[in-house]
Amino acid sequence: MEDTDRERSTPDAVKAIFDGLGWLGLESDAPPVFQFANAERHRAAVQGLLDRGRAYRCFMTVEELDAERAIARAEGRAIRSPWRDRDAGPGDNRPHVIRFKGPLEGETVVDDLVKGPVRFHNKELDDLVLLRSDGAPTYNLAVVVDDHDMGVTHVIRGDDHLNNAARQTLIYQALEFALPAFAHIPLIHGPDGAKLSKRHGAQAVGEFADMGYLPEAMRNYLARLGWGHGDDEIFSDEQAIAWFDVKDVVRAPARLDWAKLNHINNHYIRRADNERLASLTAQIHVSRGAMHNVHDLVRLQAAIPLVKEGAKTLLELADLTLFAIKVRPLQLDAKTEGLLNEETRSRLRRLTENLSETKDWSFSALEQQVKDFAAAEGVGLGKFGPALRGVLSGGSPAPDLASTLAALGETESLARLKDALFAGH
RNA sequence: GGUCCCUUCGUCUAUCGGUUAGGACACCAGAUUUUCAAUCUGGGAAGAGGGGUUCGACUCCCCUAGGGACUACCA
Repeated sequence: MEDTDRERSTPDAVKAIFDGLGWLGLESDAPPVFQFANAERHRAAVQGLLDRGRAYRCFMTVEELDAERAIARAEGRAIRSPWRDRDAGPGDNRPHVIRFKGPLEGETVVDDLVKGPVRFHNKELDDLVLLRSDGAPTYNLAVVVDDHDMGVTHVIRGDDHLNNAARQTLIYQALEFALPAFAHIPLIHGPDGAKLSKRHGAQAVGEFADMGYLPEAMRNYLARLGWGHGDDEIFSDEQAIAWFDVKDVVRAPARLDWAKLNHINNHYIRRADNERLASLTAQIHVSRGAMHNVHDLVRLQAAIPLVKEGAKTLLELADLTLFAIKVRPLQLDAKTEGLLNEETRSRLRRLTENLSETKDWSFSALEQQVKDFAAAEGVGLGKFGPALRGVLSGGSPAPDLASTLAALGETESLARLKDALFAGH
């Protein structure tokens, strides 16, 4: 894969790209800082072009260029420099750029692996700058020379480069380099159909991490965007690699759909290792100030398997596990306070006493015990369940009652109950 | 403006001339229900428009419309 931001990108931006790719699990062999592979090679290539009359020196000033551009655009044609056929003579050392001398007739065909053959009229292709007035090579020259020198056989990149492919093909031919295979894949658009900026794409990758998406979920979702393998929706990296063929890449740009991303992410959260989820979720709790000791994962880890089925992102997983990591005494929410009338209070006190004598604090035992208690009280679960949950969780969502008790553990559960039901009495 | 690309349910896609146009997400209804969810069952939903080619077109060709990219001494 080609990174085309090789010159303009700041070191920070480049680092962000690589951080993003690293998070995604898509490491690159390329060094994290781009430099022109070999400036001499670029200049030599241009000199060769100059010698063979396939490039020329252009002395147009910026003002002249702007004027010419305006005229060319008004006339609906590509820009042409008057220096194209005017030799300035070796003595002229005014600042100038080196432009490619493109053919005026015929057509250039880019045999794209995704789009098929794409034809361009040569007269529409302007004489692009090869070397700037300070001698620095431009992107279009640099990619051709670098890719050739590096033995690149396949150029797979975004659709936005399809036009460049024609210009680059011309340079390849003028340099007598073997043409690589081109494949231009569609861009990904935002949910509204507007484009998702390439420049900020890598930064966005980091944002997906912050939004609580798992890298393997992103990989699966992204792979499915603009490519399909029958009805397969969920697949492993290995399967994707085995199945992939550029020919199956869809031609049209796809829109990012958060709902589906969430669904895929939920799938991978369900399958993720609990310890890993606990550690990731703990980081979120800490960053929110809800947790101070990252290593105190016992209750968090107990809670995760109980709620992860309902979590679409790690952020949601944090919300769903908040009940487990709360620090006593819990602040009860208004709804719970409202539920705690005298009748309910005394009922929950009786339950607390029951639970205090329990020997078996396992889920199944607790489930039976809560059931038996309801029966003994002659009421349904609805009569005290919500209040019990509120007291145990402080109003945060929590799993079913027995699970919540089990996840909190005997000591914490009883302490929370006593805090709410016996304090001040 | 010019050049080029694209167009199947709301979204991602399957179909590679003959299908009741399939799946997934989302949505709607129902079931379940001690919170939030999850889960189960059922349902609605598409070939942009117009011309051709063909016995037959979502599939091939042309036009129109719409969307997008490019149009720098940026990449």
